Amino acid sequence: MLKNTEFIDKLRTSGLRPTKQRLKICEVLFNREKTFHFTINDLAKTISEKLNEKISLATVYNTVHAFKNKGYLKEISINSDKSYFDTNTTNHHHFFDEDTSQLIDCHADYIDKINIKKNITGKKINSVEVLIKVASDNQTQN
Amino acid sequence: MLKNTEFIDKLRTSGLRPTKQRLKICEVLFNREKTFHFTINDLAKTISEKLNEKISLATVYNTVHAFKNKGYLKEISINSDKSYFDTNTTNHHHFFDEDTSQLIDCHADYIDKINIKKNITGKKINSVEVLIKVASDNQTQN
DNA sequence: GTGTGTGCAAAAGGTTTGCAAGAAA
DNA sequence: TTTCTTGCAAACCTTTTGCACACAC
Repeated sequence: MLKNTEFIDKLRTSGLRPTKQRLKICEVLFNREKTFHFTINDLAKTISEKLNEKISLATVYNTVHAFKNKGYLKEISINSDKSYFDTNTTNHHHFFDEDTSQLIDCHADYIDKINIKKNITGKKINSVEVLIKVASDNQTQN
Repeated sequence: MLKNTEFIDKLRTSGLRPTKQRLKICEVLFNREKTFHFTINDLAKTISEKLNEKISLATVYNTVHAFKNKGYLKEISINSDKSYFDTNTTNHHHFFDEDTSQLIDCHADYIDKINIKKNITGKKINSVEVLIKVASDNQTQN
């Protein structure tokens, strides 16, 4: 359970003013044990439901992007009409459950290390993301 | 160089009527040597520029989705405001050049086979997609 | 002719932007 | 008081939808 003062420090250190809204968002995002995969809409809904408080959508977008730029959130590459974010910023991969549209972390022991043997000349690899799409066993693939 | 009659057969076989528009789109998509990575907008632009012809956006969307459902196109998982499609429907992966927003096929010999050691219980794996984000060597990562 | 496909315009859904008012430094 | 942040509404962009007309069979 992180304290408010820790969030304040964290924000200040990154050059972000610790406003009431940002602290609320920190609370929702980082005060949990398990990784949180979310869309902006999920987040806004959680804020209004769990904290019984409303933060303007524009502010939620601003904050999520600020957090992403500071490296506190990761955006997940998935083809979808919405953007998905992840509070787990370490190098890891994902399952995507096509039945429920849910993302699930892929633990290191679920997948062999990805080895890129050759890269594009003159470029450096910034990230390697693996997305494993799964669906119910007894269901035809679309 | 595929002939028009081949496209007509292909479409008929899949239960799609070979209309003028669909044949034009086939021509743009499949009459090329190299894989084509595109967004709907790219495709519509190519049609109007290369063929000097206009096909309604709705029709382009319809056709691309029909082709995808028939397995002639693959949708690529990439976080973007737009959807990317690929004329290469074989199992392969991608580099994404963050400098130019371009997708590049990752040939089999560039990457070791991905081995998923454990899967989610009760689900079957539909696909495994790897996206390698690269950027200029002499540039700070965002 | 019947059913399918096309094209237009409107609608929908997620995201961004401009700007005035408010809060932090 | 200066600068950053918020919130609202409007704008924007991609994608979908409804419907009348046209085309394939």
